[in-house]
Amino acid sequence: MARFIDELKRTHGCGALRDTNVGDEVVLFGWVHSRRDHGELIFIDLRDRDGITQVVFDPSVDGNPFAIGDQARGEWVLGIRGRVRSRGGNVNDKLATGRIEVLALEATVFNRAETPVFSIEDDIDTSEEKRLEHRYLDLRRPKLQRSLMTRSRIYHHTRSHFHDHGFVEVETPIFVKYTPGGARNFLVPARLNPGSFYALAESPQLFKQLLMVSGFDRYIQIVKCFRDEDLRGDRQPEFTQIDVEMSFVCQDDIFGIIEKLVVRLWKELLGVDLAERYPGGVFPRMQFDESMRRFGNDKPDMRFGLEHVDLTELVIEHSGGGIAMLTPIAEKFRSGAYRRDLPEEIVKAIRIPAAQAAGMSRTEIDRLEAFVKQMGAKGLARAKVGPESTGFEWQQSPMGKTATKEFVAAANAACGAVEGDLLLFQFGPEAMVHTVMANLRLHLGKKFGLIPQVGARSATHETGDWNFLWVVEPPLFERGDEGKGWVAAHHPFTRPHDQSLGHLETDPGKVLCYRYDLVLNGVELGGGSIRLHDPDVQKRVFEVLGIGQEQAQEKFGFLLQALRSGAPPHGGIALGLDRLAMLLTESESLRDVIAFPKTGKGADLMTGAPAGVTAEQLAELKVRSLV
RNA sequence: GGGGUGGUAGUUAAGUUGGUUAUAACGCCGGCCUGUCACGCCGGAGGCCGCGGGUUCAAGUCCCGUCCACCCCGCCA
Repeated sequence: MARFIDELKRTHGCGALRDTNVGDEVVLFGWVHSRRDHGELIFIDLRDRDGITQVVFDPSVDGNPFAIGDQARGEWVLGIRGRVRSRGGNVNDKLATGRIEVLALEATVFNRAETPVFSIEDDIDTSEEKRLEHRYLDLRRPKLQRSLMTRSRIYHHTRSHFHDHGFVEVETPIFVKYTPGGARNFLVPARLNPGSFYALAESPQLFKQLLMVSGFDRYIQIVKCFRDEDLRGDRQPEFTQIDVEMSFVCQDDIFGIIEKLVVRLWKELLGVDLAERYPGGVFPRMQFDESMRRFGNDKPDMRFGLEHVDLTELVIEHSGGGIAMLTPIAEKFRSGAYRRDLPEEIVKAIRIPAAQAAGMSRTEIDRLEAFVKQMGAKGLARAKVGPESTGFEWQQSPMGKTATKEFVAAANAACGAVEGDLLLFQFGPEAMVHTVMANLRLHLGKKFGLIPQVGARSATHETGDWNFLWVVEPPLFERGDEGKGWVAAHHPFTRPHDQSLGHLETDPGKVLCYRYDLVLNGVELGGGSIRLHDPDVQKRVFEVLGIGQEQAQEKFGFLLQALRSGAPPHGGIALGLDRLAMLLTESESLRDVIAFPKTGKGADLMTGAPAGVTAEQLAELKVRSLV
């Protein structure tokens, strides 16, 4: 073995050799991907992160390497010295190296391998559980290797981009003081201070603002963040953000630097010129309000239609349109119990065009109803639009029996409905209707094949299916639990719009702010805000939130003091690097772009974390377990 | 916290109204094979049917509980 490695150095990766190398003597190191034994001739596909090369073992050339080829099994680690030769007519078009092969002249076994629990190939159909238990094997798969290498290039281009633009990279603490509000923190007992705890930072938010106060002007950090919340396919308890903050900037300045980063990443990693679709590399913007109205959420996937139609005004106008379930809602608006500019309950519809509606059975629509009930819907009202001769009446619909002709006509017009179309309705509390209808729209989009599937990359690039959008100007405040009081929709240091300042005391729900989210194909890539650096306005915001001077001091004292010590106007943004990597590699899950991810319960199936600790360890920390 | 789907050889799956020896493919082991590349041919081994309880003459199958994974709501930027 010493001869390999010490004397025989690797000359090529397993994906490197071509026609032009024929005749060269090479040294390859790699894993046995597959082995084909013809008795007096053995082929081994040798694999490393670079690719696959066919190695031939021929006893008539040399019996020693042949003996190794004969013993070798899947995933053994081999070293090969050999000569590149042409395959002649036996070309394999599936391999980049398929025109050549390496005739083994000398070979060594670095390591034998137990039979792997699953085969190391792309598109293997192995449960995620097994893959996570044997992650080191899973990570040998070419797709995951490519994804992690792409991720590495994201780090590189991101750092390079920001350094080119004069940003300073600063590390901020991971162990921080717990601050209430926002995401739940992980806690770490402080042994040197019994009874006290650190929190793991959910983001470097406060520190990056302090860095602006210190005069660093332009800050960048690629940073791990920690949130102890329930997980999803696109959420991990520890995740990575590209964290940015800038001084003396407005919203457009932030957008500009991020757009340039994104354009660069797409160019460098995918060879896609986003400027072709977005002239000047400027992404479109949409008001938060419009996004909610048309799509029901703040991260619209605009690659397909099926937009929402808000029928609330029509329902009010027609006093419920003769439909029993809608009449009480209309009445509440009429009586003034509900506000029309900030409605408590709304009525929305989605129109399914006749072409798709024709293929939907009663059972299928019932399944849709079950789907929306999972999300808090009481049911799923529906109506099939009849022929023109009937005045496009609503058929196969309980509502159709009592609805007034005028209301049906007006609703059809609003939806653009014609004969054969299917209308699906949802009404009730605004948040529920939005959630239900947003998810229903996505569900239908997938069902009807309107959303390009992952993996159809080459096709979608040409048709421009990288759909970027800035969602801007959301409200600063949301109603608190059970509609009582107001809470900050983002965080309380977001700057309100100047035009909104007048509403601050009188009508907080109407205050908009300089907050923004970058959305790509229905995925929230990141978000940020222009911060509030004016102590007077800050005080008024706290008052709306019911936070008194003392309380503010207690919670955010050091930041408030810093903001009074010469704070420049500033703002920033954080992009989810994992999600970015997921989209750039067209992976289906965040877990596929994180080397060692955790399950939905936050477990690492390979190491067994989290795990219990001894009573002694707890005692040293002065912590007692209740379990 | 709530809802859904799933758990059967190493892996992926099938398994009928509950019935005798639990199937298949791939992988693995042995043998044969000089142009394969999803190599081929012959033979073989391999199972706490997630775990615990119950019903029954009899449970992979029915019932209850529980654990794990994935998806969705709540939660979370």
